[in-house]
Amino acid sequence: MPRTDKITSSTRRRILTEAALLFRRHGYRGTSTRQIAEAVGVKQPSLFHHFANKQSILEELLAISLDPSLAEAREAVTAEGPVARRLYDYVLWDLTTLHRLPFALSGIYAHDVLQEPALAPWGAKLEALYAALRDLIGQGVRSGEFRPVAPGLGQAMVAGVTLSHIDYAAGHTGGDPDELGAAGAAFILGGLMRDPEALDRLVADAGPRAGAPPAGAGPHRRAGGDGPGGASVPSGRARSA
Amino acid sequence: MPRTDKITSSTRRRILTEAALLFRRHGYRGTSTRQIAEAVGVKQPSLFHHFANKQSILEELLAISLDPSLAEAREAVTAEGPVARRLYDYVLWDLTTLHRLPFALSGIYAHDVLQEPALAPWGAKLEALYAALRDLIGQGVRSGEFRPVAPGLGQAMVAGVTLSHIDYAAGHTGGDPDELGAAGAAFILGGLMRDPEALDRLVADAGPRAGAPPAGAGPHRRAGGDGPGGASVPSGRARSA
DNA sequence: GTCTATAGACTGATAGAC
DNA sequence: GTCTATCAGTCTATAGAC
Repeated sequence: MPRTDKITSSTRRRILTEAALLFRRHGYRGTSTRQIAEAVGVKQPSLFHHFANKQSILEELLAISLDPSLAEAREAVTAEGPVARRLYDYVLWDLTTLHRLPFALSGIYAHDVLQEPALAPWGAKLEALYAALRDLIGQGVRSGEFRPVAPGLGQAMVAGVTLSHIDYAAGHTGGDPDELGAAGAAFILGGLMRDPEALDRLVADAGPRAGAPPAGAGPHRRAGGDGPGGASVPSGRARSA
Repeated sequence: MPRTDKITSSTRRRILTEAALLFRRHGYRGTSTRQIAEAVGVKQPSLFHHFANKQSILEELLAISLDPSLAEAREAVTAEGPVARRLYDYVLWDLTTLHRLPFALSGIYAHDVLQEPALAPWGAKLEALYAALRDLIGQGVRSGEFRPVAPGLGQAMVAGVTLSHIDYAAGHTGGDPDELGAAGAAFILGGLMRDPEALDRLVADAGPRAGAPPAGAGPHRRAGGDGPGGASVPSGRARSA
């Protein structure tokens, strides 16, 4: 079954793009269907030929971004290896992927929107993603890799950083997804991990950065030598397991 | 001129409390004045005896939380000492203070709400707070205390963690403000700092603020990156654009 | 200080011509 | 697939009695 119908209509695609931008700027509830229609260049009732209702626009944007993240997070919970490694890989993958999406998503993850009863299934999916993060953080605290922190608080902070990234991306086009993702992953793991040198090793193994031959498990931090600008990571990696 | 009128009426206070809770749950725009009135136990038009309009309720909540934070952040920018110390102290103070406030504030810092033209002055204040954070982060990157990161991205992540805290607090009453604040400050500085041992020292010295360091505490390098030179760490790897 | 009643504007969505 | 016209519901805020 071809699942390409979603993108057949160019108008449909434009609705998604413009709606995402408006949701970011004015919020989901603060954006009227008339505003969306005007941005697309049609009259308001024409929207309802492409989407059943306003909520369907939001739901399609949610499906694009949330479903893959949830699957990846769940995989990280049960995968093998140190939890710091698994969480780092997940966050790096998640942020890099989000930074590559062609939609401004920061308006659709507002806490209040996903709590609307009509969006309960999506709220449940986000809650499942958060539960996976709490699980990972709890693992790390128990194993001693992470500093002690309430898993719920750690999860909230990780989610906060993720949301800050999708908002930052929408306001700063042209950034390198790999670089942004690496910065976010380093921030989060640095915030959680007890041993910072172990973080350096995580980063070093994540992908060869230009001009910085890894000094192995060196005694001191590898004075990171990413050259000006260009440091790009081949996007092949990222998936654990 | 007594300025105590703000709290004289118990009803006025209850409006603030209930409105904050509803703003968190349904968002500012998703909360109707009828809902607020019902939560308070009066009819909708009675609200307008205590507040000129719905927006005034939001503005009073903003004033309570945003004004002090902005003042403190600006002070941190120009204060003396290592920037890691100043940022740590600011974040610790900010989070602890926010956790002590008797209002659920996470609904009023949604990006879209503060972008409303009618709230432009408050949007400008928040932007000024963010500018101070960018300044601090830039200082830390240049001095070598922080890992290289685009100041705008670092600021976004710090703000994201802060927002996650006020949301966490609203959902988990009874937590110790000092403990939560310390966890958040450690997370943020751990995410930013290059040398984790220096973070341990920050946390250990957290109590006395600016000027009364315990005498025998730090035999290690104490005056590291302070001063205009920023001579502490090799200053290579400037970040591109 | 709270109430009833209501104004005035905007909302999402539908009907039906082309 | 887009349009015009329009409905029915909801919103904030005001007027004025008590």
